[in-house]
Amino acid sequence: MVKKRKTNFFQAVYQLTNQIPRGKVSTYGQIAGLITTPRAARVVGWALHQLDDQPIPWHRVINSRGEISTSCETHSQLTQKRMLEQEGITVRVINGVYKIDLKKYLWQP
DNA sequence: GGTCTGACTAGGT
DNA sequence: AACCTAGCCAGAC
Repeated sequence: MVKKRKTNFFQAVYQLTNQIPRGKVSTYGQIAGLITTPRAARVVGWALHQLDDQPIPWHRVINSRGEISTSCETHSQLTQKRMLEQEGITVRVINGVYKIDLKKYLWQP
């Protein structure tokens, strides 16, 4: 269940991200939409960026184009790609950009 | 309270 | 398909 909170938007993001099943991916806009409005996609991205070592499958969250937008050093795009493939998700590499077939792997709650 | 920022999006070029 | 621009939301200062 989705819990709307006027504050602690982050908590909702973490909670939803945890609900993404293995082998599926979601987008920032989708998660934002489940909490408040799809327009808050930026906040979702920001929330996930703030993650440290929390047990959250942040790697299953990508942008609407099905690409990995991570710019984190500790958890690089390569790391994210590996984790996705580990879950059975096919990641195509095009010009150094990791792309995922959203139509096939998008999580639909 | 006003201002800035961002792991975003949609639309146009 | 790739690149650029403007718009949006919530939190940090």
